Amino acid sequence: MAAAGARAAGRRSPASAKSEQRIRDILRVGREVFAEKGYERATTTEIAQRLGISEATVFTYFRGKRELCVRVIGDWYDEIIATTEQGMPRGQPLREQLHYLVRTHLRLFLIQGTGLCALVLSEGRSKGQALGESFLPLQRRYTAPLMDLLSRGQASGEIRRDMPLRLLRSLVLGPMEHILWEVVAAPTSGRVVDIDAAAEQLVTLLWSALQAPEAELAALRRLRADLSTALQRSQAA
Amino acid sequence: MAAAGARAAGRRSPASAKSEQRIRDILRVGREVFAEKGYERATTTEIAQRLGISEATVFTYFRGKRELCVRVIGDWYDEIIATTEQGMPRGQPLREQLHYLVRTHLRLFLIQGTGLCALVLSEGRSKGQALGESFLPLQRRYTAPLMDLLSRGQASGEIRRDMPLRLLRSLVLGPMEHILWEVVAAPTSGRVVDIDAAAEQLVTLLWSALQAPEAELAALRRLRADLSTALQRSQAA
Amino acid sequence: MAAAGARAAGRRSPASAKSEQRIRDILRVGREVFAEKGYERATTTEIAQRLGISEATVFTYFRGKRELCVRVIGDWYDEIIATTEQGMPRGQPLREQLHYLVRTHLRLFLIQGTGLCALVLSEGRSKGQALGESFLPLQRRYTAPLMDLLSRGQASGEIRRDMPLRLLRSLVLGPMEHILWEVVAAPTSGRVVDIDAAAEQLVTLLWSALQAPEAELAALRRLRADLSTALQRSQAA
Amino acid sequence: MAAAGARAAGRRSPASAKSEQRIRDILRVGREVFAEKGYERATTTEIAQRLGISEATVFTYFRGKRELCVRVIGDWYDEIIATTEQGMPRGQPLREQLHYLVRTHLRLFLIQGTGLCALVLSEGRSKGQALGESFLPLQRRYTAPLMDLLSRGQASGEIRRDMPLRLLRSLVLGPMEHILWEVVAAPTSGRVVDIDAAAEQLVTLLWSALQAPEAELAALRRLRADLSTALQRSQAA
DNA sequence: CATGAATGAGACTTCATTCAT
DNA sequence: AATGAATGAAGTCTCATTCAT
Repeated sequence: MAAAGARAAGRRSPASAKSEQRIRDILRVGREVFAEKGYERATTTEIAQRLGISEATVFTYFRGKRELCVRVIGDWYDEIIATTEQGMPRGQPLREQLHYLVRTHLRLFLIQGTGLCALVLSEGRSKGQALGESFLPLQRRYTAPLMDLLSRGQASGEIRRDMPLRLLRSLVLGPMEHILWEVVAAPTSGRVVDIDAAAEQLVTLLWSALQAPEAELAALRRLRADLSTALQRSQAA
Repeated sequence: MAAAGARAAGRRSPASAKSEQRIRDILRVGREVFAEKGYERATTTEIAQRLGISEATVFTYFRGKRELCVRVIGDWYDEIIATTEQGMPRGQPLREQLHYLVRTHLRLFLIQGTGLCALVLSEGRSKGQALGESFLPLQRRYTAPLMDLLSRGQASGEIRRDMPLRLLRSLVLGPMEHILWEVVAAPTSGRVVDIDAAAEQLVTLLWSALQAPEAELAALRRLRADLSTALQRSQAA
Repeated sequence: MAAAGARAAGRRSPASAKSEQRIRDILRVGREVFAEKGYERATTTEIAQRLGISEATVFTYFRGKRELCVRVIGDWYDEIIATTEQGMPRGQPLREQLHYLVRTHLRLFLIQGTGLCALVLSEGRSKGQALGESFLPLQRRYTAPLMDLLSRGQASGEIRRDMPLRLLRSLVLGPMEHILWEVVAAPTSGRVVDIDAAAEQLVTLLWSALQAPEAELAALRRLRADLSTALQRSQAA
Repeated sequence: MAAAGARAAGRRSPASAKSEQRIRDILRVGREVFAEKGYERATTTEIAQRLGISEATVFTYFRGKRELCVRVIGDWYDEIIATTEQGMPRGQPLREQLHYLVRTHLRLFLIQGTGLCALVLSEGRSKGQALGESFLPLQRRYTAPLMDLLSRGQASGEIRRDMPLRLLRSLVLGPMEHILWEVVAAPTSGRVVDIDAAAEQLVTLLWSALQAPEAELAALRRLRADLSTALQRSQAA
């Protein structure tokens, strides 16, 4: 979304109403096609055909297939980031914030982003050549709310400090992506997944892992240990 | 490896030693190329060139690019499955078995599978046409040890029963894949990840989440209560 | 410039001041672009962009790319012809007039015409279709001063009569073009050519070739003979 | 010619008889088309069509249009250089050697090279992008015999030493190219040029310009000058 | 008049695949 | 069995040019 018009291609950029509509159309259909087919199997021909326009028109608004795809992914990131940041329940307890993040992401991805998620994951690596590393900043902004949440949790003692942030992030994002893959890849997805329930359950699991080993638990363990020692001493006597 | 030969292309029959060697060569190099480039960007030309053979020869042994790729992925699955099942420390505690699985997978993927992992993940979908759904059985066999472990844990009460197995599986596999993507995608992130340390930490986190949540805590509380009662009785006497 | 307006595109009639300015702008920038890129690699898009106008506007004033290019070349010829004819030192000795022609052409070409020179030379042929043979008359007018000079020289006996005019013309124009190519093609050949010096030297060479071969020599020999006779007579006295 | 097969493109280069024939065919037709149309207007499609083969076949043997064109030009240079060097009448007087060079070049160019000459001249400049500077070495070898001749002439005193070699080279090559252009460009070249006669005449002209100002002529000029001085003194007295 | 918008035509190039030898 | 050779099909991209507003 964001700087959509500004990054537009080619000749001029008065960004008239018509031209903006075209750009939006192409981005919309481009998103569909890229999501369905992946970068390589998507063709500019198909994008044009679905819109009922000439292929040349696509190239009037975007310098090339790659740029179009970059825009598609960029816009998608922008949307997710904006939506996420906007609804974040900052006042509420940390666990609730985590719940919000997990639920929101699962929903956003499943609504339309599922193919795009794949797109980013498979083409984002690249190094090969396609789709340069232009997404690193976006990726960072995208994970920022989660990273921030984890940091604050560590600072307040609610989240364990004995693990690197990166690992905690993988612990949260990994299962989410995995769940999404299952949903997408499942050819006989007879049963439609209940996203909200899954989010609920996942957060419960994650929170167990993230929490600082609790004070009470620690105290009780010490008690048991002491007791055990005392018993042994007593028996030895 | 394992069942590699068994599923061999059923074209010619004699399966001479020479033939088999050729097939193995093509599969080996095919794996390299597919792993490096992904399905679409890999070319039969390159595979032939790296082997110093004619492109046509590749087609003598494999019906086409797709079939070759399917075989490459299949063999890779076979290898991983075999290796994993073979080393599984069945006698040891559940946590140790989980540790083994996590460590083994991270290692196997990082050694050579990182590109193949991407290959499977990104091409595995594609209801379009490429790389059909022939991998579902493999995928099932591949996650079988983990699923089995989780089942046993639930049966023994060591692992919480209030979560569906699928979710627990995602909880374990998701972070592993996420960590691998980070490693692969990282623009030569100076610091090389210490796989074994990461496995260790990840298992610690996972185990917190997997354990039956209140079991230990409840046991300890009962202990404290009993103790308290005993004390009071003793003092009353 | 000169007859530029006269041959203007005969589309609209009023030829308002504004119109004429537009036409001149497009011709000016068109000349730049064609000179820099050659006919094929020049694009109407670039011409429009450099002027900050719409591509369509170019087509409002010129029937197409080809016509524009023809006009550009035509105007350039007009300029050169006008400039050349205007400064011609008609009163002075023939050799001086030749010097003027050589010097003037080298200068004109190098100032801006170098690319145009190439343009004419390479596109001038192309019986194919681009840039028709409309330039023959111009070409003739362009070489007219030189041809005239050579004719007069032959008439007066200063220039040898035993060679066809065409050949003499090639003898003069050829080296000039060759020198220009060297300058243009030179991969930024450190040393900038001193045009005036080159003209000087070239004329010296050319004049040796153009002069009636034995004229001077014969004259001098007769002088020596006369002198010798006179001396002998004087001594005899 | 020369290293034809070696520089070939793409996959392998066993240089079988068939493959070599194909390469030669493509080069032959490519030369035709490039010569007729110039680099930009020539199309790989047309080259393939004239040969009755698929366009893809062209790309089997040459990496691309550019490479093909480079090879075409390179081979042409090779031919000219070889032919020229081979027939050079080294034992004979300098003037005869010059005559040979002029005659040979005019002939070679007119036989088939005329379009290629244009090709080299127009695309050789480039800097723009097409057809890199790969021809500088060839260009040097191509003018080497002439440069050598001029050097030897200067050393022996037969050719004037008061002019830079570059200029002398332009004096020789320039008219030749100009004559060729005339022949090629002339749309109504009713009269076919008599190459041998033209060469004869051109050499006569050039030789007058190149020769060192002759000893006798110099002496006579000094005499005339002395005389003139003496006369003036005598009259002043 | 000026232009924004659209496009038809065609260029170069890639690649999996076939087939005769 | 191996391969040299050839190619159909498709893809991305460029550009001069048209036309309604």
